[in-house]
Amino acid sequence: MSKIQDIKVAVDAIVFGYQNKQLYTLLIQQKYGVAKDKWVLPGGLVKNEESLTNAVTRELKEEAGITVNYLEQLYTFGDAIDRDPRNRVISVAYFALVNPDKLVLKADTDAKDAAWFAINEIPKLGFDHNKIIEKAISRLKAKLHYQPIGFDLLPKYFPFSDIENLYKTILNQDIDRRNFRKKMLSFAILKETDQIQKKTSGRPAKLFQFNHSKYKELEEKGFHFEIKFA
Amino acid sequence: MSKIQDIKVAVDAIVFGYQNKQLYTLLIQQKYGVAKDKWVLPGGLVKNEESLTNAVTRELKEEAGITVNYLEQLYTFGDAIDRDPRNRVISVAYFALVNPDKLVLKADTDAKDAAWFAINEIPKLGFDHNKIIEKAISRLKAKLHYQPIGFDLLPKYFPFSDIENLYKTILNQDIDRRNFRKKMLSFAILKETDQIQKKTSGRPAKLFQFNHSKYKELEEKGFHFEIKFA
DNA sequence: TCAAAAGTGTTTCGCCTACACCCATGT
DNA sequence: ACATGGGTGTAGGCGAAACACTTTTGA
Repeated sequence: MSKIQDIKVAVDAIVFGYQNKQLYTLLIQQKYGVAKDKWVLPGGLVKNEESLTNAVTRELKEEAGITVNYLEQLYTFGDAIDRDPRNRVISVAYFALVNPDKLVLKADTDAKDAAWFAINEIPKLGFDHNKIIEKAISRLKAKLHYQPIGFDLLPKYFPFSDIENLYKTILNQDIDRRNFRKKMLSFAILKETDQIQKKTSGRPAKLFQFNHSKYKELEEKGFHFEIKFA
Repeated sequence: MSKIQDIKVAVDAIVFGYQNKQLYTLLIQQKYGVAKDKWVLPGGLVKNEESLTNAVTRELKEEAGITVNYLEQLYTFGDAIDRDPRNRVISVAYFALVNPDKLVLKADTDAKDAAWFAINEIPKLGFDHNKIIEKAISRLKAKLHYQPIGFDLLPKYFPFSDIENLYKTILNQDIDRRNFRKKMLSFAILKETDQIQKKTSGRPAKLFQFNHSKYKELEEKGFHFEIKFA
């Protein structure tokens, strides 16, 4: 005789941020429960009358006071029956990006329980969350090649070197500066502004802006963004 | 005061089969419930102590007596709260492939409630299942380009023209025969057998076999399957 | 001998790659 | 004047694209 279904549905979010040649992800310190004092991904149970997407955005708001720039479903974790030692819980994981002005390192914020961790300094997390982050990172790396998603990690106006460094950092490989710039600009999805960023040293840089509507337009015409390296 | 969570978790499977230059998908005729007499994807509620993957394979066995060749998670549908008019149900959809000997058209089988539908003759299904199939088809099309997944839709031994026609059919575009063959064989993931298939007309063809272990091996060395067309 | 599908090479073209020097600014 | 990062062009190689005739069999 099979018992009535008793499975909980949760959502979790992997939020990436980029700043100063570093990739970060947002973690929350558990205050109660089995994983007390452990760091975990932001997330929680879905409410009865709430869509999955709404559940994620709500949790991000509640737990970290943050609104994201890009959100997509990553994967649903539900094969390990004992992911959560209390109940059977399946978790629908989401993948999100924010730009740097939302990324405020812990020292600078009031939130005692939310913090940004550099991607190579992530501690051992509660549940199977380290595995989820692994998957999110591969997704991010893969997507950089075939979707202009890197711009969602940058501020509205940015010097060209920012996007170049972002690719270098996240993919962890060298890139030929000239070829990269040539290729990226050839897509015509960046708008050159007449603004200039003065740095503390070196030649000032023109600022660029990602042209969303142009990208949408090209996409409808069958254009596929794709960028590769030697 | 929020009520305790009451959301059901289901799995659904989109199973593709290929035969005679046609792509098929497996559907089930509902016998009870709100979608009575409507065709739907095979699937059902997950049991308490059962992994998601096991739930899918179990349902496929029970409802269609079939074992698949390839299975991967597709997407979790849970944004439309009223997908199912009775309860809040979220469905984890899986994407599966079978080879032609598992594909037995309805006329030839006893199963009165399971049938293969040609992909362009799919009726209006229950729930949001037409949308799920849409997503599965785009996934299939995309994957053909960067994963040697087409072979899971073919029998163990096949003439080269089979894989060529499969690509033509599913992607719905013309392919240069010579270039396609050259490219595909250059990967060295096909083993030429000494068998020959006699057709009713035309020159007999050598049979090939997909070399799984060779592919695995190459993959580990950093090889990426990729095939594109003009 | 005809119909039907299998099998096979070469040339052209465009894109990716490799590569190094000058420019504009602050100190 | 020097240090720092920004900005730029070209030649060569390689893989993708275009393209049509011959072969083997059954009828």
